[in-house]
Amino acid sequence: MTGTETDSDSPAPSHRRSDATRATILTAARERFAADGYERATIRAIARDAKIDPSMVMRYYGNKEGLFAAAIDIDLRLPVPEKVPKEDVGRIFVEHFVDLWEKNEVLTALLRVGVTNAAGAERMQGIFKEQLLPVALRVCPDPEQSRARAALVASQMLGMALTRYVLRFPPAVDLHREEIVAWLAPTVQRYLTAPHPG
Amino acid sequence: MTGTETDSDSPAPSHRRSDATRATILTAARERFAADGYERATIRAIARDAKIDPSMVMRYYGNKEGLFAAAIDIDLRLPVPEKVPKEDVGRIFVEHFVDLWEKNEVLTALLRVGVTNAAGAERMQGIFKEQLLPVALRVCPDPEQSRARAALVASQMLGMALTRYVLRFPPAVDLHREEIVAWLAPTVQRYLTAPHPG
DNA sequence: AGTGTTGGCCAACGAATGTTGGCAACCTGG
DNA sequence: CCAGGTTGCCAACATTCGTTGGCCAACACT
Repeated sequence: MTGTETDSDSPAPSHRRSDATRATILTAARERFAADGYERATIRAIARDAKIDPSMVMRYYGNKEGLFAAAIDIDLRLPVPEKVPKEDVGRIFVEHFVDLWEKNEVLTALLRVGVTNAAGAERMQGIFKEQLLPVALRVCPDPEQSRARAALVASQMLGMALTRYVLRFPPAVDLHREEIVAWLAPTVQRYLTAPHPG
Repeated sequence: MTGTETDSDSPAPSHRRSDATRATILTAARERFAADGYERATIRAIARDAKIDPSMVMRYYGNKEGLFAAAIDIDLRLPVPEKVPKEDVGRIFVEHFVDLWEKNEVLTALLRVGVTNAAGAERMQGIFKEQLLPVALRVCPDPEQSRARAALVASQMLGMALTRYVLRFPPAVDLHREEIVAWLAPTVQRYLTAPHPG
């Protein structure tokens, strides 16, 4: 139904003249999704940012959902737990996540969209299940608890991202990187490795 | 500009025939905002739920923002910190918040709207500043740090609400009330009362 | 009874959105 | 040089949205 099926992932790079346009669209889309969420990030606004016609977005990405899927492609690149000292895993994780959030707006875009769009929420569930959960399974003392422990870690990391980058609570925005790490690292460390409380 | 100015907050209750309709609209609005967020919660859908005409919503609440303001009126009723033992403040807070989230959907609505709507985000900042911050100021050992400590508490509580009630990560949904309290209470306790780390 | 007020619905407007098809300009390979 | 595909824009579509104004019935008060 989408019509022209482009060989977007052919082994040879196959430079097209439109590759630059495609990339520009994706960048603009990421910024808009991060700033406005799914509904308010209109194709027309994204096209305006990319200085092209809205119909180009449709031709290259099929529809709005396809554009979102192409724009939000996330690899958390979580550290390998076996290679870090067990008592530092909390700090390393928090540092890694803070760097991820600060570096680019893809995660902010995903968070904003995940809250209002079902597809976005499913994407977040997928990232959680396929990237955070396996790592937690290798860190936690009891595999049975790793699902809950990973959820706790996600709640704290996403909560900080929410208050700091989306809701922009002033005290959360004012926190320095080192403060966030100093406060959150023990929390994550406990969620991952401490014995079950109560 | 809104025209008919109703005496909505007159000292006498002044029962109007339309009070039931007004309440029905607010209930439907809360449900829709909680389920769909600001943009996708259309006035038409809310009116359909309330079994009245969309124009009634406009007449009673002026416009969509007015409806939102009327629907999301939140008093966290946080416990008075002087009345609870200092070592239990974390547990009491977590229990209180979990009960709040479970009891009604107003907080879910506010969270969903706060992420995509500027007015919603400002409302959340206001609730944080006027309800959580003053309490933190009375609990924290050092008043200078109370802003940061309150932000940390908010990040953990909102993060759990986000993963559990909005994104619905399965492991977060499966957590029992007692588990949440057991895991989060020490975190909140530390954020509020422990000495500054690092 | 009669008069003004309130509660409610219907129909419509203007704007914005995702999406589509057609058409001109450009490049590319023979 | 020229045919075929690619890139891009323009104009339009159907739909949906928030919002408005008019109309009618039910009520309240004197």
